[in-house]
Amino acid sequence: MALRVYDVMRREVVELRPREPGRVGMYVCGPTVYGPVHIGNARTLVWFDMIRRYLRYRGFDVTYVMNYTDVDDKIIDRARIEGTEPDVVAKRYAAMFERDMAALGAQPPDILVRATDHIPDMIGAIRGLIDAGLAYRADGDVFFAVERFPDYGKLSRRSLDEMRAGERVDPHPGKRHPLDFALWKAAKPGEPAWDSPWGPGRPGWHIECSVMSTKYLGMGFDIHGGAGDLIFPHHENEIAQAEGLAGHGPFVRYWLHAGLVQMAGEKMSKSVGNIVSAGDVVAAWGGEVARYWALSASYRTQVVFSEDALTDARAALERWRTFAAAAGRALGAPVAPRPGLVRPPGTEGRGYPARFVAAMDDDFNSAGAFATIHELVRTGNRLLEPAERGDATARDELGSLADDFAELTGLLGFRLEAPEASSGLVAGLVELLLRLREEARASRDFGRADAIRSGLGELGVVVEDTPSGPRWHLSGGPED
RNA sequence: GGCGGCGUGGCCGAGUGGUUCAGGCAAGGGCCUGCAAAGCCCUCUACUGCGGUUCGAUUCCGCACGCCGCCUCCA
Repeated sequence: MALRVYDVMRREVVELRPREPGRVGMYVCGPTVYGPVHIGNARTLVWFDMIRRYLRYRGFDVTYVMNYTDVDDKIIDRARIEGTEPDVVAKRYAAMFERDMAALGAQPPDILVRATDHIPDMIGAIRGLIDAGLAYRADGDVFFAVERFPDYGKLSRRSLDEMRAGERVDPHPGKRHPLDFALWKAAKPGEPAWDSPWGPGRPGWHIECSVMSTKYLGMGFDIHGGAGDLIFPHHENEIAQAEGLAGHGPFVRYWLHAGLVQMAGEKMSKSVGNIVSAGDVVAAWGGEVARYWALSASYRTQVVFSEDALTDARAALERWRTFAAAAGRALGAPVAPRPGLVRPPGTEGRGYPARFVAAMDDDFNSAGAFATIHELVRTGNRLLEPAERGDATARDELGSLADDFAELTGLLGFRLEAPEASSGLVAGLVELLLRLREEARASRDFGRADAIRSGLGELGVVVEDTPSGPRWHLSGGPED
């Protein structure tokens, strides 16, 4: 069974057939580093991290390129507000982004590219577009002439005429067509600027992605990703630039777009004032809960961000954690997610991993994949008791399930670590209290025993009584 | 107005032309437990509406209604 993806250009699910068998080049539009990334942005990038991991798991040699837009009007504005330089702003928020993404379990891209490191490449591309008659100068600006690129609109499926009908006010004075977009922007005084044949200035937003993606992956690379709101105009413009410059297509073989995050049924936007930063979510819920939330629905669906959704995610994740701990005890060896596995070809036929793969092969159907793990966990939980009792068959089956569990949860990028006691002192005090509680229980002083248990509970220590004595652990994540 | 997506049981969210079932959360009952917790078992008669195709549609087609996104910087 082949891996199938929904290609936005074709608007259908198609088999992924890379340009070069076994190798996948993917480029994903990263953040503009002018402020903390919000949870929607983070969800998209967590998802592409997941897609990259899954492609690796399926044996593809993946090269994952992501960019930072580190020169941009918003960065300049931000620097002005803070009374500092744009590059200081860009570096600070890039570092914050990397911290947030690490907390969310996203691995760094293989190649991280910054717009400011590629100005000469962009200037070269712009010059080429002018030479090809696809761009023109207007004072110190350079614009792409959309009317000169016949395929303009093919990704977003709209024609220039249609767009003209819905056109809004305020066309830029130098533009020949309202939808012409800037390749190069003349610098105003005090703005960061690079020398160019058209005078000092900076590149437009769209050109960086065309130039950097093809520089590192070549024309006609496999997967280009981003969130759905980039389809128009950003990705449309990337196509126009890259294919216009090359004189042929395709720029990209498969276009993948993530659904946008909604806040309580409405769009998350600055104007509505309902932006939630990824850092805040990580701080409040923990990165792993946020990752579960992000990945538990298909990347293409619009998801609603809410407390309830995060609460559900935390509960589900807790179930996995509990199983990992219990299976580890029953087997006498830790059960922990194992990242970085590659599933050899021909092993798709059996068991839970097979069902997992079948789901993920269908355009990364993570909901189906997660359901498979939940079913594995239930099966495993049923085996716990007989395995602990010494039933060899149950033990073997449980061991096999635990292996699968470790493989799949590792693939998903989870760690499932129980929170550790902050010190040996804490652990010692808890143990001491539990011994006192056992004495109380032995003398049937349940009032005292329950008081100790509930008191510990309020401090975040969960106590469970088992046939083999009490067991304790710290409660899940933040906000517990 | 143009383009696109979606409407599944209390909530979230997969999936399928027909005989058993997604999964999670929540709720109720049971087992276990001194009581809990965790876990397990059971229950909670789902597919927006109306037509059409079909032996049979939640699943295909049409229409209607509703919701959402993009069309301007936007992840």
